[in-house]
Amino acid sequence: MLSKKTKYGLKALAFIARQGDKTPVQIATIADSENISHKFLESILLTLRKAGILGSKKGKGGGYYLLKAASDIPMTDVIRTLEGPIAMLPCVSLNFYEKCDDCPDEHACSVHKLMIQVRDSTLKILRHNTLADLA
Amino acid sequence: MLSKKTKYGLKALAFIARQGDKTPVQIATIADSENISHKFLESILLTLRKAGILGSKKGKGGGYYLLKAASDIPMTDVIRTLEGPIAMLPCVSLNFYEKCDDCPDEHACSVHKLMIQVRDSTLKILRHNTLADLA
DNA sequence: ATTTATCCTATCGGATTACTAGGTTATTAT
DNA sequence: ATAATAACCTAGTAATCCGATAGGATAAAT
Repeated sequence: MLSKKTKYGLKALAFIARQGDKTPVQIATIADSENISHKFLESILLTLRKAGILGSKKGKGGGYYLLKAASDIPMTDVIRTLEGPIAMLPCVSLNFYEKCDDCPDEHACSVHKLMIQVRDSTLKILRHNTLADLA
Repeated sequence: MLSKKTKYGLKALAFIARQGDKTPVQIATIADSENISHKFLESILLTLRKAGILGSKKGKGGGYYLLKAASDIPMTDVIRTLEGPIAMLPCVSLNFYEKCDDCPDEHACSVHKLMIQVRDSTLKILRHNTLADLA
């Protein structure tokens, strides 16, 4: 299950991408349109900015804007930034790998094999879909 | 991410399925072989029994056994029992559907559409794979 | 009657989640 | 300059969930 943080982040990015031009969109505008708590959204957009997905501008007329074309931002990037691993188990995660305490031999683990299948099919979709598809 | 409960449950079921015959397997045997806390595993197997996946027998020579052929137990059943929804968002879950507070129109939501794709590809794999494949 | 092994309820510390508070800094308009 | 605007940043917090444990009750075999 995705956290609300991730879900809100995706909706906010889609909102920004839908504006098309590079004029900054304010937190308040997105929060109002998408029914997201202003303060919570603030922290989410900050995370996306620090991850290099969004740029920002302070002061009047400020806000957030995309740093790249929407079609160059795959869903994998966004979800990994906000949610962390895409895989169902740490031991099959490409970007957040962790060994299982209980597994002596990973390759002998049948659950491992199944979760690799799930991971690959999910990755296929999330890599193929970009922010442009979302917007 | 799957909880340890689900992961342990899957490993335990695979262990039981691997025995082949219908002789009950004890918690202690599984816990030792798979490096799972005895008490924690106990509560997991209880859940699987109450869900109609496992049967049990008390007293000496007792333990847990499969109620159906391993090839008749799809991964979807097990994961839904232990983990709950398979979908990444409640609003795209088939068995645990919940409406989003923030979404006025579900069909207009772009995140929704993406998550349906992910759900379907995951379901395809988890429906096709049975406990027999895991074991 | 004793041993074995599941059944069941309750609890618990720690981590995570979804927010909220409140002040700081940078930019623009007057 | 000064005031207004809007992002920046750190901290905290209530509620929930997770992983695990405790300890007795029940049922079956010896």
